[in-house]
Amino acid sequence: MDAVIQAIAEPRRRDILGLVVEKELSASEIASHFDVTRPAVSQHLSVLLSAGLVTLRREGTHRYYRARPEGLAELRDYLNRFWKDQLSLLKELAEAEEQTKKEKMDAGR
Amino acid sequence: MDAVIQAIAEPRRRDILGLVVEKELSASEIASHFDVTRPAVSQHLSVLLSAGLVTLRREGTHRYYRARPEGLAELRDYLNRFWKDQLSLLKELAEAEEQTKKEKMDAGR
DNA sequence: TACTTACGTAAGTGTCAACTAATCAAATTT
DNA sequence: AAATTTGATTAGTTGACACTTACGTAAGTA
Repeated sequence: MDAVIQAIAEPRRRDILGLVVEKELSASEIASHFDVTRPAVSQHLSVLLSAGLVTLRREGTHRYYRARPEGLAELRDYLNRFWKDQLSLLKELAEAEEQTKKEKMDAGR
Repeated sequence: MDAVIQAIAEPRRRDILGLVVEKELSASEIASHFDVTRPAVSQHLSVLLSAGLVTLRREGTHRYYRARPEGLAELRDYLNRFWKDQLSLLKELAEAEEQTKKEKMDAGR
């Protein structure tokens, strides 16, 4: 999971992900969209691949990459859980605090 | 927004966030939970602060930090939009592909 | 079998960032 | 006011990583 977060932390990899969502593309095709060399894209793709965010399909000398929805979903679920815990906890704390304030006010009467 | 993603990409900062959700803590108190020096924590806190993920409350010589739910919510919403676009697009493409296959099969009859 | 195409991998470089030790700043206490 | 406490900030180091150039490799082509 840490690998997934690390992978999407890099802006260029998010851009690449955005490209291969629409259609599967080869490394060269992806590279042509950016101002970087092909090897740089290859390296990003291997990061995305090992993070489970893209899939690879070989066809002759070509290698087509495509976004893997399950990978994105896993990350989304992880973060949603993270946030749910934190946000609900914050909410409870805020309410408890509010209650304490009221009690103090009552006591001061 | 990029600053927010960058901020939570670092594991230690996620840990710190987890701590200051439960209750507001000073830099020293946070540092005592980890095997790093106070300055290191201070630096992480300034990153979290400028990303809008924590708030600061000064009280005498103390400075208390606390998770800022709005910051987390913003990030969650951003990513949810990102995913919604990508996942729904992927779904549509998958369905369209499925349809194409069927048509081919029908044509072959 | 040589040649080309489409890639990945290796090696090297520059930059960024996480960290520590040392210093500086502001509020509190004596 | 001097000393203490609580932190942030600075300088410097180290490691990670995004990138390029050069090379290796596997699948088609002449």
